[in-house]
Parts: sequence; C-alpha cells; structure tokens
Amino acid sequence: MVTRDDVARHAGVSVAVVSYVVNNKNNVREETRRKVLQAIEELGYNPNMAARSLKTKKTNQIGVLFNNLGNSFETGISLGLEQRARQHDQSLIFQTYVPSEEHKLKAIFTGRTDGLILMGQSLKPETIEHFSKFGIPLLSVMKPVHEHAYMGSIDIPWFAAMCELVEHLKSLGHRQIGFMANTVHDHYHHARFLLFRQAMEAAGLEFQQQSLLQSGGTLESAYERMSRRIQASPELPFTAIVCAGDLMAIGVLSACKDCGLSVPADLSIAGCEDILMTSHTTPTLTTIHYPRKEIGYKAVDAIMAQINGADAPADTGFGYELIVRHSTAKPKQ
Amino acid sequence: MVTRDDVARHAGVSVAVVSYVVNNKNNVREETRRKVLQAIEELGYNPNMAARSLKTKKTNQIGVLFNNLGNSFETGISLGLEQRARQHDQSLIFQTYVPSEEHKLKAIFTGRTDGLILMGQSLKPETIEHFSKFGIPLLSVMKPVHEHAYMGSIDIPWFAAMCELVEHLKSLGHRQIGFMANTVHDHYHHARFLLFRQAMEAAGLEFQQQSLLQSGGTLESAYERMSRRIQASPELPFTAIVCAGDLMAIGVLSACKDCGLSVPADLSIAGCEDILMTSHTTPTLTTIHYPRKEIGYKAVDAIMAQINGADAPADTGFGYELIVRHSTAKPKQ
DNA sequence: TTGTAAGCGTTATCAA
DNA sequence: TTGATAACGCTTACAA
Repeated sequence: MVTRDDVARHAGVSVAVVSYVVNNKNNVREETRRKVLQAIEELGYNPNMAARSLKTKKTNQIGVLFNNLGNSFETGISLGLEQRARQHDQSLIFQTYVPSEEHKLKAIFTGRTDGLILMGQSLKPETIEHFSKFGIPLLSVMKPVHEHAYMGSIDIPWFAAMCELVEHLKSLGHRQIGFMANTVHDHYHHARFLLFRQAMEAAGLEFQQQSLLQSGGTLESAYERMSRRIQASPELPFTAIVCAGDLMAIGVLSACKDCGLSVPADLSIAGCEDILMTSHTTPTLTTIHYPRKEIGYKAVDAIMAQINGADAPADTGFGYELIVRHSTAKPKQ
Repeated sequence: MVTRDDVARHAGVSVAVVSYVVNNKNNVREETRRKVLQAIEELGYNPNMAARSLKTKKTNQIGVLFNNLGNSFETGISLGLEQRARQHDQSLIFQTYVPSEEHKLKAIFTGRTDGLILMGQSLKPETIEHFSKFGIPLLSVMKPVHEHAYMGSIDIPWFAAMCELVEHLKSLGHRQIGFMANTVHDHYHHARFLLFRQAMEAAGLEFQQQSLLQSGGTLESAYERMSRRIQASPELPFTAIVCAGDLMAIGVLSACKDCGLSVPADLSIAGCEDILMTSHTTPTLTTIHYPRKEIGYKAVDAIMAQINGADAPADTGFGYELIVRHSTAKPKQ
C-alpha cells in the first residue's frame, strides 16, 4: 500500500505538504503543489479513509437502515438517498433492520458512520441514547410509531392522505372498508393503519377489527393471506380494502384474480406508495403517491445539516397525491 | 466518546487487557475479564471501527456496485448479499456505478473496503489495476462484457439458457425474434444480447440487426421505445421479442396493451431474471429464472475467500430455469 | 511556504 | 496473566 510518506519521499517534501495538497489548502507554492501532484499520480496514491476518519472524526459515511431491501418502495427512497449522498461526497452503508439484533447496530455504526437514516423503525430508547451519546444524528424517513426527541423524521401528512382516500371510497358508495398491514414490530405500516382508522372515524365510518388483515408486508404474504380469507368465506365483511403498501395491494389483487373475485366489481383495492408496478397491473391500482426520491434528497440534506450541528427536523410538509386508477369503483349491488 | 482508555481506567487495568477482552483472547483471568466487561457495560463502550481498521488493515466492509438501485433484479441480488454478509459480520457499502465518475471509485473504496462486488460492469483496466495493487479483490456477479484476469465472476450459463429460450420460441413456430437491451456502457444486458445472438445462430435462425431495440434498461424507457416502434409501423419484423431484463419486458407488455397489440396473439414476449412481478402481470411473463439470492450468497462467500487469500472464481455453474408462462404462444397466422 | 511532531483509538510485540 | 509502548496513516497546531 502506498502511503502519504511514500509520496512525501518521492516528491522530496514533508508529509505535511502532501496533506496540504491533498486537502486543497491554499498555502502551497504552485511549483511544490505540482511536484506533489505528480508524485501522487506516479505512485497511484489514495488517502486511507480509515486513518483520515480516525483523525478527523468524520467518516463520510451515512448508515441506512432498511426493513426489507426487496421492497421497491424502500429501494426507491434509497435511490434519492444515494443520488444526494453522492453530491455530498458521502457513502451509504446499508443494513437490514433485524429486531432481534438491534443491539449490534451500536457496534456496526459506532465510529463508522456520521449519521443514521432509518425507515420508520421504532428503535429502543437505549439504542437511541447510545447514538445520542456518541453524537451520531438519527433521522427517520417516515414517522415511527414510537417517536423520540433525539430522532427527527420526514414524512408526508398521512392523516390527510388517508382522509382523502377514505373520502374517495365513501363517495363511490363504500361503507365497509378493510385494511391490510404488517403491524407487528411497530412497522411503518402500523403507523399508516392507525391514521387510516382515524380517517375512517373522521369520515363517520366504522372500522371493524375483523376487517384488519395481518400480513408480512410482502406481496407473497399478502397473496397468501387474502387467498385464505376468501377461501374461508367469499362473503367479505367489506367492499373495499386499503393496503398499507402497494406490494400487498398487488398480492391482494392477484389473490382475487386467482380466487375468482373480480376487481373492482366485487372488491375495490387501494394501495399506498405508488410504486412503479401499480400502473402496470390489470386493473391499474389506485394509490397514494409518496414522493420517494424527493424525500430521499431531503433526508440526506437534513442529516448533513444535523451532522453540522442543526436540530432534528420534524417535517411532514411533503406533498402526497391520491392517484385514482381502475382498481376502485362503485360496489356492485 | 468513550474510548478504550476510559474503560481501562474505570476497570483499573491496562489498555491492553481491555483489548484482550474485547477480542476474546483467552489469556485473561476470569475475574479480570468480568471486571472489564462490567466497565464496558457501565460506560457503554463500543470500539471505534476506524481505529481498528487502521491498525488491522481490515475494514469489515464490502463495496457493492450497482447499475441501478431502482432495478428489482439488482436489489434482489443484494438481498442475498446482505444476508450472507451479515453472517460474516461484514457491512455492505453501496454505490451506483456512474461511468463518468469511475475514477472516484478508487478514492471511495481505498482503505474502506476489503473487497468489491460488481454487477457486470466493465471497469477500466486502470481501475482494476489500482485495486489489484492495493490487494482489494474484485468479484463480479454476472460476467462482464470485458473480462479481466484479476476479476472473477459468478453467473449462470447464459448461452445454454438463451438456447433453451430460443428453442422454446422456435418450437412454437417463431422464426423472426427481436431483442431489446441496454447495450451501451457494456451493460450486462449487452452480454446477454451477444449470447442470444449466438443462440439464434445455433438454432439456425437469422437475427436481423433491425430487430434489436435499444432502451435504457428501465421499464419506462422500454415502454417508450416499444410504443414508438409500434407507432412507426405496426408491422413488426418479428413475431416474438426477448428482453434482456424483466423490467423491460413489462414495459414492452404495457406498450403493446396501450397500442392495441394483443399478447401473446400478436406478439410473444419473454424476459430474463424472473423478478417477482413477472408472475403478476396479465398475461404472466415467460422468463429465465436467475437464482438471485443464492448467487448473492455465493458472491459473498467467494469474496470472503479471496480476502483470505483464495483465487478469483469463474463460476458459471449455477442453475437457471426457463419459466414458461402465458406471454409466449404460437404466432397468429 | 514548509517542516516537526503530537495525537486520533486501536492492536500487537515484548517484557515484566 | 498483565502492562508499557511502538506502530497504523493521517491532520493540524506550531515552529522555522
């Protein structure tokens, strides 16, 4: 490995000068700079990030905590994160959140990450306090079910969005509306569910606990859950169902198809997120658009600001949009 | 920040002993170990990764180079990577490959990564040699168009797979078969295209250059490209089309739908990869199954072996499978 | 404008 | 079984 010492020797200057050049200090004579640059070039020198981090206490790395790397909603957010991080010269280090291994996060990220971006996870207070103590800012894309003062969040106003969706279904004539979510582990689906229920109430509709279908959050588990439900009794207690995520909505749609239920005639389906595939299913899916890339940008900007001393934001001012497509219509009878 | 010195002072031992305990050396008296462990607990100590890396020259990080984080094929592979990396106590650091910024990779990964996993990119020889010089192993999931001795690869036997797909279409009665790919930047689609052309030849079918449709590799760009093609002239020079990636196949399918072409009656469509959505389109898509997760596992195992001194693998022994669904059938007339 | 040297938090060698 | 202490490669006062 070629180090800064090698460059200094090769260029016939001191190690400090090499640092000055590498870090673009403006106190180096032009001729010296050229000499150093040439030595760097000839030797193929690149500064060792670990050494630099140790000294500067900046890692230029941001941790990102996924729930599921296979979920295109989450990777869609990370698309925005990655683009903006690149502009800030930050690297992203991805981890999947495994509740039973939460304690490992401290070891993984300490001294390796300047900040941590979550996707709606409700970390244990103890974990949050650890990062707080080390001055590593935490920021969640999507408001977690359990909030914490140290952790800011960026999200869309889900209550307003859910109200609009419920109103849409109500105006079509639906009174009984089901919901499918992964509410275990205080998943962000859970947060959406709570707000949906409030929206139902605000619309003067009653939500029946039996109309909450639990699934693992994936397309497959939603398919499996819905198939079971239909097979148990084709008489559903609702004429429309809202899914906390689009993947689940697609799974529900497929289950209906395979079980002989016609969408939207027999059942209206709506999702959340507006992932790409929702406009390529048959029928296309009604959903709430979540501006993934923009929120990704915003998240990186915000955490960079926090790293540089700003306060944690609590921003739910982002625009959503109710996208009405062909999976929702008047109920049959 | 609480350091090893703090722990040593708190426990009344020397810093060395703390290291011994943290690294599970077996030369510490049980009582001393307990004392140290307790101090660690009380202080909330976690070793600083940067310092450790500097000393040990191991970063416990593996770089992963995406072409497109929004492509569910690539994130599907990373699902396997992440799971297996976790078992090896490695963290993954994700970057999107931007050809014009290839030179930055050296700075980003040097001294920060023990190895680098690519997704079929053809890096410049100069870049590869840099990593070679620093002893950072390179491993590609998918054989790149331009290979290099220092970089191993893991892949399925695409030629055999393409032969099987072409035979399937031929047996249905197709003679003219089109192909859609993103062949710029020596993308992995390009490699698939070259093998497809050879498979056509092996099947005694002629491939016409005009039947190669270029697209950006995304669903949207494929949709756009196919729509333009149909609008230019609904008389297509082929009765079936193979897409180098499933996302493109879905885009082509949607374009046909919107332009009034019936699939598979007017046009048969096949994809590659077997991403989740291919079994949820209407009609469902014929495709080549790529064992993403298993290859992800294998890739991490292989690069760990290389980090520990093994040779670069060149493994194309992985099983693929031709999945025949409803998007391919006999041509009309 | 350049050089010297202290120190970042570790690991590891060598003595004690 | 433990403790000093010298690296690791870098940044940054401070001195020259």
